[in-house]
Amino acid sequence: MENSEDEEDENEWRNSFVDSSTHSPPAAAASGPSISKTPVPAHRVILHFDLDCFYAQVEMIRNPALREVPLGIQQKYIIVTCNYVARERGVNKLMSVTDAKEKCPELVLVKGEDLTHYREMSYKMTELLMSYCPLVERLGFDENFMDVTEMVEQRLAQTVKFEDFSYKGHVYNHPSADVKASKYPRLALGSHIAGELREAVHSKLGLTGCAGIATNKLLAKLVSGTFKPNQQTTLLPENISDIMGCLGSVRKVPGVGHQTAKRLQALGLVSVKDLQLCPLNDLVKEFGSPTAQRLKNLALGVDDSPVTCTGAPQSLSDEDSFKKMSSTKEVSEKTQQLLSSLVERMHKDGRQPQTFRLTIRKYTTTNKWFSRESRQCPIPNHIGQKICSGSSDDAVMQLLPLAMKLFYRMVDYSAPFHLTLINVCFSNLQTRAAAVTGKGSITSFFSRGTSPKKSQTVLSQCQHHKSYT
DNA sequence: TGGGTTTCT
DNA sequence: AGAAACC
Repeated sequence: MENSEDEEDENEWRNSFVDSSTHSPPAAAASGPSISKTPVPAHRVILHFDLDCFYAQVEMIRNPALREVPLGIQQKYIIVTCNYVARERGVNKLMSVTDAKEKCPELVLVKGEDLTHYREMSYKMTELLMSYCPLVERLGFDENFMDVTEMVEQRLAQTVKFEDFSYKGHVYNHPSADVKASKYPRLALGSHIAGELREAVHSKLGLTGCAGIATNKLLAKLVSGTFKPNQQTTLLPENISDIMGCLGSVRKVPGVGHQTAKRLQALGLVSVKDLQLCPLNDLVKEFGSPTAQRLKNLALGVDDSPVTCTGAPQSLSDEDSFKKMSSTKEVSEKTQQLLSSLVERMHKDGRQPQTFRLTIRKYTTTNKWFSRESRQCPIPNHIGQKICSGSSDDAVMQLLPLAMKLFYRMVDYSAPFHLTLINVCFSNLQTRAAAVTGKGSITSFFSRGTSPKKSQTVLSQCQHHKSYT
């Protein structure tokens, strides 16, 4: 179809290697000694997946009748997410329940404070992606990054017809018709991989979502939301400045949060353009050299941070918030309740926690919904073992006094107090000795709960698959 | 304004 | 241990 572009394809293909000498296709470029380095792609192919209104999707799978009604997922007094039927009627994420009901009186609410089902589906998603390519990094429960550079290179090496390249889905800032496909064969292949993965996620898990395909994590994430429900978008290098410019406020840049945005504003920097044009030295004075450089790079769409395999979680926690808690009895009961579910989860995980942490939020008129305080302590081995071996009630009864001691280190219980949140957390999770080298097998955190298999599954070591530098 | 989770300081 | 970031 596009024979005239063949030459360009090959040039691009060859130029994308630092050293192409190991590759057989058309006469390798001159490289003196036959060093057999692994080819280092000039640029990576990074995917970002973002599930559509994730909690609502999970609830609609659990109860298909909810698909046809406006659905909101409620945590305490807010709608944390809602389905698209609800969105058409003006309901939005993080809207208060009263506002949402006002906008849409027929809104059906499902409580979403218990994250169990969401967490399970979330890990199924990650594991499914990992079964195609192990380099997957989670961001929250509903987003995943994936480095598919290696997959792309393999496909590219097998590709003979360069004229076959096309993009799957949208291409950022390229109106449907002018798909000048194969200038970037890697990104084109990445878009097809993204399409296949989205299809797999849909057919195997019943979930829909968006994908972004780009040359780094920042850009993949930014581009993935371009076309919103259930679509995908590829960003070509020549459109990087477009997408960064469109952002406007620095706050929209992933990595620039509330506090950083305020500090930038104090320097007179509000838009991404402002930040791009700001002399590096000005930023260094405010943030120090590493952060300054990072901020400037982000504004330019430059991000060399690797996709790091997330593996099994580094901590497990359970929390609850409330209007007021002011007696030690209530604290003890709530803590016990939280511990029960946490210990249960920890047991299913199979690893043994070495550290316990209690976090509280005190009510204060200033600083109302910020500032948490925490204290932590080591978990005596015999308690840790009870958690693992399944003596859950025992474990809880022994952890409770530990928790209360931590509580007393933060709260003067002889004076009145007013808490609005309690959180219990296990960290420093220790894999039990048995080094199961289940070759390449993607092991489920959850299958363990239902099968009597007591061996530890090691998902933490994806470091075999070294990323490119 | 929830219930998580990770990383940096 | 807290701040800040992400969802």
